[in-house]
Amino acid sequence: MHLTLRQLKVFEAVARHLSFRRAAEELHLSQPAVSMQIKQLEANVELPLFDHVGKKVFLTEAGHEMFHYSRAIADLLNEADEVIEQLKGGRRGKLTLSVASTVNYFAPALLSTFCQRFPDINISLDVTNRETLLRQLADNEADLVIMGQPPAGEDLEAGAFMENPLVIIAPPDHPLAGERRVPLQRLEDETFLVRERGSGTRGATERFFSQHGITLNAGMEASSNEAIKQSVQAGLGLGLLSRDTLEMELALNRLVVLDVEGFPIVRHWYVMHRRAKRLSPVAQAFKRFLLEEANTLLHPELPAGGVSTVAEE
Amino acid sequence: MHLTLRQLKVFEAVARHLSFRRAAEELHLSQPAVSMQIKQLEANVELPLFDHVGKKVFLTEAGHEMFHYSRAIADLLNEADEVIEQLKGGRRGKLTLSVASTVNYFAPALLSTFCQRFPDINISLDVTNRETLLRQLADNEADLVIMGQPPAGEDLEAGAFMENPLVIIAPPDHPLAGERRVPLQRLEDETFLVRERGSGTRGATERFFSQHGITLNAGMEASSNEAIKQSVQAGLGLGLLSRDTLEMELALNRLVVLDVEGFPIVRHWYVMHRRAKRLSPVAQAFKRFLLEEANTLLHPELPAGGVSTVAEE
DNA sequence: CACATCGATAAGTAAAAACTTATCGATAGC
DNA sequence: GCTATCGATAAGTTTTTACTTATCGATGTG
Repeated sequence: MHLTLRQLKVFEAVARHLSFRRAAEELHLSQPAVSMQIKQLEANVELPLFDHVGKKVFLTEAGHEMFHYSRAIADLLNEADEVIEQLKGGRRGKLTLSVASTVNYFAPALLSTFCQRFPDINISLDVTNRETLLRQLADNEADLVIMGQPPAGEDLEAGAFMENPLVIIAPPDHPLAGERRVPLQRLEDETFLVRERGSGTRGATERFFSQHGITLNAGMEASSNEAIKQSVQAGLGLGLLSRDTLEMELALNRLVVLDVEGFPIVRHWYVMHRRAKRLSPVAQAFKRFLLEEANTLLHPELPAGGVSTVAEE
Repeated sequence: MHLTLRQLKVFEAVARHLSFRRAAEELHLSQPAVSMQIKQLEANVELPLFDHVGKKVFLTEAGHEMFHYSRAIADLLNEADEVIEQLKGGRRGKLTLSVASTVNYFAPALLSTFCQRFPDINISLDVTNRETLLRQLADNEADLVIMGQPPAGEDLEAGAFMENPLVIIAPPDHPLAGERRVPLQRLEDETFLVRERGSGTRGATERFFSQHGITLNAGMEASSNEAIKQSVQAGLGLGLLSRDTLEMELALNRLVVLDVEGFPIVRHWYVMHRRAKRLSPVAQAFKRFLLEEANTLLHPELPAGGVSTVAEE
């Protein structure tokens, strides 16, 4: 049969009023228009839905059944509409987020604020390495990812939303710990504990030193920020890390940041997605949130506003 | 928004296959037709429902929600269809039946058979007097009524479905009890216990006697068949009742039927409804059942088939 | 790189849907 | 009995729907 929602809607009005004319009024239609819809519906159902006694209108049993179902369907449609409306407004929905491991040091604070603002949003956070992040973007497994330097040659859109200062750390009793404006050359005498090759931090470090003609004396490679911090604390050498990973250690004075010329190296954190992807309202809201507010939220000492550069690939 | 069931149906197919082309195949449509329906649906929802990664298709979150609702609506429609189909087949439904009080002597046997045949049918049986029966028909409170002689001058359709023989009853020890072919005149010597004025039985009785020039000697009026039977048993006079009310008394030999010339007076039981009323399939089935089978069911000794006359007003 | 396949898009068409106004027949109330 | 009102019906119109075929651009595969 060829039911239409229009037929059901008109029928519902007639059944509610038990009057064709009043249904027509309610729907801003002429009375024959109502008669027609009902006629078509009855033709589809192949049963009369109304019984006419004098000028009174009754629902037949089939009419009662149809009334029940047209109500139920109308309810479902309303419910769907509400849900869609919420999704549209970004007040509800699911956000699938993947972040580089370093990001996990500050991501929870951001997510916490965002979740408070949109309580009905469900966030799935995946912390993984750069390679996996890119695959997840390609396979549509993540709506957004957050990482450092965006890769070139991909169809990605990347927005820098927060500074990512690389600093040199040392144990508090290190000879350079108290010095101001340490010349860059002094670092050639030190041993450095660095992240593994392929890490964003490692790449930036090497680029910086070679630009300034300094030879890096790499003592040990570690694949996690935690390992580096532990080793620096243990006196195995200096470290070069994103300051965002160091909050607690600095507060507890277990590590100190050296005041070296040219430091901190200011890089940025980027929120990224496939350019072709149609971001959900939630994802859009979160992206906007990062670009507009993340910096001031996490670095309240800085002047308000976003960072100065937005890179797009 | 202006959703259509067609959009939902096409969407459901695409969402199920995660492929426009295969959905088009399933629906026997061209692929652009599918693209269009989806496009319209997305325009209504104002959110993308599918995400395209390479040549793979994913549901967005809004798409997942819509999928859920389109499924739910399809389920409801199927359910409605089933119910309607059952109503149509008369396998299910409600039958509102009102019968004259005399009918109640045999109605239960008929209903029992009918209910066995259509187990999902819900029957509401009202036993009441003639006047109320006619009002119920007029007010659409009853689908069908069963009574004796149908009234004239009303827009009613009446079908005779079973003989309704009026017989004269007496206590077993009455002088006429054993006699064969008692002449009608003999009845003038007897006292009769009759139903109240306005009763169908009473009317038929009076018409019969006046036609044959016999004066009825009415001894007592009673408003129920039971009262008449009791009084006849008690020896207060003869009775004139529908034989259908006497089954048990005859079987127990508490009453006997006199073999009087011209008796039994053969009247009929009628099933009736407003001519304008569109009978539900159940009501149609029951009406057919009465017309075709009631007589043979209740009077198995008679030759099969309906009664000879069908009166219509 | 060539090729097959996917979905989007354009253009055109036949069908139907959705209304309208005008009118009719029936009914209930005065 | 007259009249107002109900719903059905007829006729006609405008809009929209629901397709089609043809073509394009993008994508993964041999």
